[in-house]
Amino acid sequence: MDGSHTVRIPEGVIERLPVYLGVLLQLRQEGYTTVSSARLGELTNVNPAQIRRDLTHFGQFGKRGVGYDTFTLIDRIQSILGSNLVNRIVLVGAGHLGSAIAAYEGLRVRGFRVVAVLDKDPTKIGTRAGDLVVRDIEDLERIVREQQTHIGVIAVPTDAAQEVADRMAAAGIRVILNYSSAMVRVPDGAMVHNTDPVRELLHTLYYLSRAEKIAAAGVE
Amino acid sequence: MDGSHTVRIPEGVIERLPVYLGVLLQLRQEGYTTVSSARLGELTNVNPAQIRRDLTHFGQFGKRGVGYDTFTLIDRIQSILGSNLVNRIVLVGAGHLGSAIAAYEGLRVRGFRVVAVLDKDPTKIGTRAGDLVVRDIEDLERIVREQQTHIGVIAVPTDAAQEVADRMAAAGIRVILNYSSAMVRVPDGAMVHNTDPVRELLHTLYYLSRAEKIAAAGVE
DNA sequence: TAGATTGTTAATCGATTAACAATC
DNA sequence: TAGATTGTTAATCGATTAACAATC
Repeated sequence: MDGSHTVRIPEGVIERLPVYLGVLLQLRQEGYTTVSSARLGELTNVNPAQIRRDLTHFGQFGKRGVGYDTFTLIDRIQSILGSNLVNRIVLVGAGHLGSAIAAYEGLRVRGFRVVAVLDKDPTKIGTRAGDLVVRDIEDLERIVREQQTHIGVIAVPTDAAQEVADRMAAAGIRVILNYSSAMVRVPDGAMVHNTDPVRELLHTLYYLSRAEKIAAAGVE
Repeated sequence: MDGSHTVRIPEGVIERLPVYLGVLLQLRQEGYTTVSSARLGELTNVNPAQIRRDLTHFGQFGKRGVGYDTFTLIDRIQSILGSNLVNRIVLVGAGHLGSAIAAYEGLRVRGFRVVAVLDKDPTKIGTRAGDLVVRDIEDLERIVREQQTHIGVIAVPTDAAQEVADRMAAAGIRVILNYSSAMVRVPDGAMVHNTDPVRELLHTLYYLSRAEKIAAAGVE
C-alpha cells in the first residue's frame, strides 16, 4: 500500500516521453500550435498508434479530428517527468567531459542546473568549469544536504566511477547518470543510468556490413 | 536474396553485446580466465538465461559445468561487433563536447580512432583538439573518401545537427552518432543513433518521486 | 562420480500495432 | 455535414524467463 492508485508505467513509455518532448519543443519554436500523432510519429520514428497509447497512460490530452495542442502537451509531459521544476545536479569530474557538461547550455534550457562541480585532483580544484568553481570532492555530502540535490552526474575515469557512485548514493543522491565506461551499481533506493558513449558506438558498429568494416580498417 | 543465411538478430541482443564486452574486459584485467552466465548476469543486471540465449545467436561459446572462457568470449563479441578492427571516426564540432571526445582515451582503447575533427568556425579551425588539428568542415567529403571512414560523430549545436548529418550521409558515412539534442534523420542506407544526454536525464528524472522533485526544486 | 553450468525448449509475459468506433 | 484524428480494443508479435536435459 503506497497510497497511490497509479498503474505501473512500462519503461519504454518513460523512455519515449523525452523524445516526444524534444520534438514538441522544436515544433513550438517553429510556431506550430497543434500536432497530430501522425506528424509526431514521422518526427520521432515512433508508430502513431503507440504515441497515442503512450499518452493515454497519463490522461486524454488530444482533440479528435484535430490533434494535440503543442503547448498543453509540452506542459503535461514536463509535469509527468518533473522537468517543469528546476532540477539541481551535482557533477563529479572536472576533466574534458565534466567541463563540457558544466558549460552545456542545453541543460539549463530544459530545466536542469548544475549547482556544483567536484573533483579530487588538487590542481583542478579552484579552477573554473562553466560558471562554477571546481570544489573538493570532500564537500559532496555537505553540498547534497544543503542544496537538496537528488541528481548526480559522473564524469570521472572508469576506475573511480564505482567509488563516486557509492559516495553519491550514501550522501542521498537518488538518480545517477554515469558517463564512464564502468558498469556502476547502486543500492536499492537509488537508480543509475550507465551511458557510456563508446558502448553506443559499438552497438551501432554492428550494423556496418562486414565488407565495410574491413575496408574501413585498412592497414594499420 | 542477399547470399547470407544469417537470421535477423533482435535489436535488444545487439544492444547488450557491448555491455557484456565492457564487463568482460574488466574481468580479464582483473585476471579472471573464466566466467559463468550467473556472474555475468550479476555484473550487468541481465538475466543469466538471457545472456546464454543471446550468445547462442552466434554459436556455442561456453563449456557446460565450467562457463565461458573470458579471452575467447571477448574475441568473439569483438568480431561480431567489428571492434577487433580499428574503426575510423570523423568528428564534427570542436566545441567543449567535441574536444572532450577527441581527447577521450576510452575510444582508442576499445578500437576506435578519431581521424579528423572538423568545424565551420574559422576561429576554431587550426586549433588543437586531442592530438589533431581542427580542420574546415569543407574538407568533410575529401576526408571521408581518402580515409575510408564510415562512422561520424556529431557534436555541434542543435540547429546545425541535421545539416551536418545530411552532409555526412551524402559523403558516404554509414553510421552516425548524434550528441546534439536534435532528433536527426538520415536517408535509408545510413543509420543514426540520437543520444542526447539531456534526454537521458529527463528519462531518469521520472523515477524521482514527486515529493523529492518538489523538495529539490526549492524556491528559485 | 558428483557438482556445476551450458544450450535449448516451452511457457509466460509484455509491448507493439492494426483497426475502428467515438467525436471534434 | 464531411473529413480528420483521437482513444481504445483486440490481435499479433517478439522478447524474457523458468526449467531441465545434456554434458563438461
